[in-house]
Parts: sequence; C-alpha cells; structure tokens
Amino acid sequence: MSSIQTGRGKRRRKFEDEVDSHSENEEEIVVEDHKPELTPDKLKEPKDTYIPQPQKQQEQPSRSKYIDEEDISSNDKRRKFDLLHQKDTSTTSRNHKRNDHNQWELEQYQKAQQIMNTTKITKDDLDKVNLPDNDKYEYVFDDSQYVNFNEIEEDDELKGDDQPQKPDLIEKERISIAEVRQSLPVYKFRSHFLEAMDKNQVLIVVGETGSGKTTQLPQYLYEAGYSQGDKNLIIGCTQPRRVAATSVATRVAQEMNVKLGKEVGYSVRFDDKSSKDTVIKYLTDGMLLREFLTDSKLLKYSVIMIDEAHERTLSTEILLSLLKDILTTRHDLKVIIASATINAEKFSNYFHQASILNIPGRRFPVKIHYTKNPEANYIQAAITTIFQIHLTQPLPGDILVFLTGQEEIESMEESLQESIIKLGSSLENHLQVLSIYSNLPIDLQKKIFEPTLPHTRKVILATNIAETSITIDGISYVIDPGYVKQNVYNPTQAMESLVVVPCSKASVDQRAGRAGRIGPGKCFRLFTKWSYYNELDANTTPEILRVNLSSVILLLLSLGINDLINFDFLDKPNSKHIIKSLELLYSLGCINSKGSLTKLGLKLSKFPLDPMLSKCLITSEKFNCVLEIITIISMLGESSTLFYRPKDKQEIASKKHASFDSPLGDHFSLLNVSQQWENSDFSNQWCQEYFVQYKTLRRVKNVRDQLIKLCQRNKINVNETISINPLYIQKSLISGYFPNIVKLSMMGDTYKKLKSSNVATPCYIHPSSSIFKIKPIPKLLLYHELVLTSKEYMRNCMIIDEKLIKEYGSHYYSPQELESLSKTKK
DNA sequence: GTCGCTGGA
Repeated sequence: MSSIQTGRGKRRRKFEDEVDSHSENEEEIVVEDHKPELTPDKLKEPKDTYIPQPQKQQEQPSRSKYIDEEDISSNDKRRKFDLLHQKDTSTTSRNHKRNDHNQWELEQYQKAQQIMNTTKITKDDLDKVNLPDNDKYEYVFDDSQYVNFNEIEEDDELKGDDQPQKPDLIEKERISIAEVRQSLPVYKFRSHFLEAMDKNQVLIVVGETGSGKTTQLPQYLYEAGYSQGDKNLIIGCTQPRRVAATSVATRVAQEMNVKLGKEVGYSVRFDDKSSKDTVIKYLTDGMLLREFLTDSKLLKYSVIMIDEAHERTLSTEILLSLLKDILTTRHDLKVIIASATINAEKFSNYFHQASILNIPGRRFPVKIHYTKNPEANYIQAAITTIFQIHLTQPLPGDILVFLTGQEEIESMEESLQESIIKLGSSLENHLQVLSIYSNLPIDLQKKIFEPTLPHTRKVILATNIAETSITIDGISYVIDPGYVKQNVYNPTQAMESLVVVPCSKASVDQRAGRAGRIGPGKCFRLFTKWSYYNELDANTTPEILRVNLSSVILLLLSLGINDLINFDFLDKPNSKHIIKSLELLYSLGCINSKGSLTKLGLKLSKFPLDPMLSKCLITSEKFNCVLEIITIISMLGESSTLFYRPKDKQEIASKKHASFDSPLGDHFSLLNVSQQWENSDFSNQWCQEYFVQYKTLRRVKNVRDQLIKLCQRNKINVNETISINPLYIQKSLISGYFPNIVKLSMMGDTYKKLKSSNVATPCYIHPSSSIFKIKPIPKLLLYHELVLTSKEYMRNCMIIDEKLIKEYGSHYYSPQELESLSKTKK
C-alpha cells in the first residue's frame, strides 16, 4: 500500500499500530513514494490490498462516547458526509462498516471506470508546458491522477459587480477622499438608509464585502446629527476583531480629517484611543459587553451598530440579546445590525420583523468548481490541484489553500517542496510555498505579505485565519477541502475537544470570496456539488452552543438577569448547559441557593476571567500572594502557545523548556518562566535563547498588568512579597479549582475524577507536563483543563495534598468521595 | 511520549 507523506499519514499509521498491534517504522513512511492512492492500477488490485484509508475523523477518538444525546443527530449527519468522502468515522464502528465499504468501493470503482472512459482530460493545456519526457514527472502528468472538476456552471458563480473598479494605485491617489467615498456602493443608498433609520428603531443592513458600510454608515449618521443634541450622545460601532476596530477607526479619522482619538476613536483591550470629544467610536464587541457592567443601559450611545453579526461570535450574540432587552426601555436608542445575506432573516425575526436594507457589494466574480466525485484524500487532491492550476493558469494569480491545522500545513508544505524539487528547473514559473496560522511566529507570518517575485506564483497554506482575520492580496485561486477544526465544549465532562468537521455553506462561500479581491477568481472545492447542496449545514454552529458558559452566565447575572433559562437568546443553549454553569457558580459561592448573585459573585464578575480563575485571585489576597496568582493566571491562558520547537532544534528546545520544570507542577513551572523573563528585563533575546514565544509573553504581560490595575481598582492588595510559601499558592488555586481534582486509579495507569459521576472518564497527564515522568506517580492531582485530542489529557497539572482537598472541597465532595482519598493512599 | 482553528475582555 502506498502511503502519503502527510501528518495524517503518520498519525494514521500510529492509529493502525494501536488497532492492529503491529508496529511500523515511521522512517519508512517518510521515504515512501507518495503517489495518490486512487489510480486505476490500485483499483484493480485485489480488494485486500486496497482498503479505504482511515481518515482524520477516525483518528479523532470517537466523539460519540462523550456527546450529549441531542448531539447525536449532528454526528450522524457528519457520518453521512464522511461516507461520501470515502471516510469511516469512528474507531468502534470500523469493523462492521467494512462491508458497506466494500460495496461502496465497488460502486466507486465502476464509476471511476466510466469516467476514465468518457472524460477527456485536458491534455491540451499541458502541452503548452514543455517538459522532457521523464519518469520523474509522472507525478504531475499522469492523467489518471488529475482531480476531476465539474465544468463551470453559471449558477455556481459567486456573482460579482458587473464592472468592478480595478484598484489602480496611482489613479487612486489622485482621487480625493470625497470622490472615493462617493464611489462606494453604499453612497447611492445614503438617503434610503437615513430614512430607514428615522423610521425604525432597529435596522438590519445586508452589505456584502466591499460595500463600504463599516466606514460610511457611522459617518452618515454623524452628518445627519445623530451624535449631537444636548446629551452629547455618541455613535458606537462594534467589530469582532481588534485589528478591524483600530484600522477602520484610523481610516474614518482620515476621511473626516480629524485626529484619531478625538472625534473618531477606538477602544479595544489594552488600547483606548477615545476621549470625551469622540463622537464615532469603533470598539470590539467584547469591549462593549464590558461597558454594560458600568453603564447597563448604554446611556452614552445614540446609535449602536453591530458589524459582522453573521459571524455569531459569543460576544456579538450576547450583545444582541442585551440590546434587545434594553430597547424596550430606551426608545431613543437606535440599533443597526450589519450582516451578510445568510443570517439577515434570522436577525430580522429576532428583532420583531425589523426592516432589512440591502446594499450591494463590490467584488469580482468567482467561479466555483466542484469535484465530480468525493475525494478520498483531500491533501493529495489539493496538491494535485495546485499543480493543475500552476501549469495551466497564467500568471499572476496566487493560490490559497485552506487546511485544518498547523500539523497538516507543515506536512503539506514538505510534500510540496519535495515535488517542486523533483520538477526542478523544468517548471516554467517558480512555485513559492508559504504558510500562515496564528501560532506561527510573527516574522514568518509577515512573509506572506511580501510581493510575489517575477515568474513566481505563491501558494499559501492557511488555516481559518485567512477566512476572515487576515486578507491576503493577490489571490486568484482558492482550494477548499471543506473542513475546519472546531473546538467543542462538553459540559457534562467539563472537557473540550478539537474535532475536524465539514465547513458550513456560509464558511465555504466566504472562503471562495477570497479569490475575488483583485480580479475574477476561481475556487476549487474538493467535494461534490451534491454535498454542497445536500449535506453542508447552512451556517456554522454559533459559538454560544460550543463553549463553557460559566463566564457568560456570571456576566448576565451581574447585569441583573436572573431568569437565565427563559432568557431570550438568539440560539438558546441547552438548559442542561446552563444548569451546569449555575451549579458551578453556586459551588464557587457566586450565587446563593436561590440563584441570586452574592457579594463574592459580584466581585468575581469584575474580572475578565473564567470564574474559577477569578475565585483563585480573590482567595490569594488572604495568603498575600496576589501577584504570583495573577502571574500564573495570565500564563495559564496563553500556555498553549508559549513554547515552540523548531524542527531542526527540537532536542535543544526541549532541554531548555525542561529547565523551567518544577517538581510541584506546571503552575509553578509557568511562574518560573515568567519570573526568569522578568529577570532578563523582558528581553526578546532571552525568549529566543529559551525557545519561548516573545509574542505570547508580551500578551501575558498585558493581561497581567490589566489584572493588577483591576485589583487596585477593586481594593485588592497586590503587594509584592519577598518569598512565598508554595503552600499558599496551592491553597489559592484549589479554592477555585476544587472541581478539577483527580485520583490515581487502582491499576495506577490512569486518573479518575474525584467527583464520582455516571461517566467515569479515565484521564491522562499530558506528556508535556513537568510531572509527566515524576516517580513515584503522584496520587492526587489538580488540573487546569481537560482536553480530548488523541486521549483525554489533563493540561497543566499540579500535585495536591489530601489535606488541602478536605479543607477546600468539603462543600463539593461527598463524605464518601473524601473518604476514598485515604483509600487511594494505601 | 503529545501537539491546539479562530477571536475577545
């Protein structure tokens, strides 16, 4: 069986090892020829040698063990989708599915035969590229390996404007700001818009990319006098991301010819450029949410525009609910909800059939191509498609490929580089491979924005970061396998899991749009048209249904919303989730037995943290270790992106990282990192020496400084102490993290939650933990989070003493559970 | 003996 040199390939092997219990040398896989699997030859081989490869979903441990009942239907949906992608979904169902697969294969084989016989593969295009006839090039020029895309169909176009204006820099500079403003599509709707604003309290604006709504609508309102009057009211516009808020504000300040921070300003975490003169304020949605805490009716605003509402981020969603709530008493407040087409109806219904104003966008058309058949291996298909594009499409025009994660990106980059070397000088134009994901160090991220060299085409391998957060110029081709990695929280287990799921229609359309920014583009979808229309969900599951709610619930409670079960959410979270959060808040002492907020709860809600963390912070005052706890808290939030190990220096990096290890556990190791960085005077060089991400530590420092300020504001003493007894730190941590305690199982190989429940999930110490190798194996642990990846891993663990559990957990654990502690010890 | 998609306060 040939194998594909991808991260998936490697992981798949590992998976097979587990299941079939025979080992294979990983080295072998790397040197193997990476031919695509679905070739006619392969298909003709005896069945036994051609087994559909277990794919990503299969490597993910079966979710079904953990999901709530109501989630099962969506799991089934995924299974259906996977089957069409020649995928099996769960380890447990593997065997009894084998027969289905054989049947399925047979059908596919027959279909493939028909296609081979009837389809002319576009050899004409290839002839243009003059290459020596050599075996080496088989990889690209074997017709059978071509990915078959359906012909372009008109109805599958993402329609663009008929005559889009090509940005011509010199030309653009000559046009005055006023002319630019008037050239935006939104300009024609100015009076329509103002009229609608006059008549309605809530207005839904559907404005596609490039319409100019974000920069223009607040200005129109300002010009029409919405921010004037005796009360000095202002116009607020929220954005889901910091960069958007700051860059749009900068642009609008230019257009209005005022200094940023005066009439036009922005406000994002750690950075406030607004003043009492500010009349148009751009802010992140999370920021406006925090403003509710001090100004629960948002009295200083006359208009609030919620931009990019279709993204349905957690903060946006809560904002919408709160706005709906205050509109009943604030009749003078106007609300604009700007969304893409997809959700407009839903928002309109939510706000009592609010009017919808449509503003066309300005974008070039993008032609959509689908594969004729499901792709068995989308990585391979994507690579093949890259070369198809590179060899048949003229320059300029860069390629953007959407992948699910860092590992996938890295392995694909490797395979691509190898193929490029094989092809060598025979390629008429060079192919430059670049990648982008959030965890990539900044200097490497910047590379994708460097201009493309002559006779070169860029291929950018990206995660979802390129879907909305980062815009890359010069992209004409998008390759979209149609998958995304998603974080799903399971409240019953209090466990996160990262799963690869099919994208929604909204998401794949957004991705396609990335090809139409500089000119007409093409999008190659590595799935069938049928599955687009029949299998993909219309929208991505809103975040509110996928996250730990305790922080949100505490916020709502502190705003005086007590009946959470009947609260008017746009999409209501499962009542069980809400109750789980309420139970936790009760055990933390944030609410009383009647469910109303306590003094402590109010105190905790002042911090932008998970309630469990803010509880630790509050407790630490008693032990005079506030600063240490604040440092640990700030580090915990960023710990996943703290260390990095470059491929060529993995061993030395690991050694450096191990130098921070504390025998007490990861919380103390993190404290070490922070303290040593501080001793180096926050130096970047120190970070490089220790293979620590500077970017992350800067963020940690920002969070830390903010928490210190908040403590001072709330009269919490943050004095530095000379030396701290670790016991005090442990006590502070357990006061918030008592639910996250595990004990070693009888067999001594796994851990079990101390809180007994129906589902006793075995947990494992994450191998990156400083106590992973500690002997004797610690009996009791406190963990920061439980994440399901290849196993149920506890990330950031601390050794904890039985006495402390009895001291801080007696209200949470039953006498039997506490008694079992002593049994464990024997 | 692993590994994490993206945002936000």
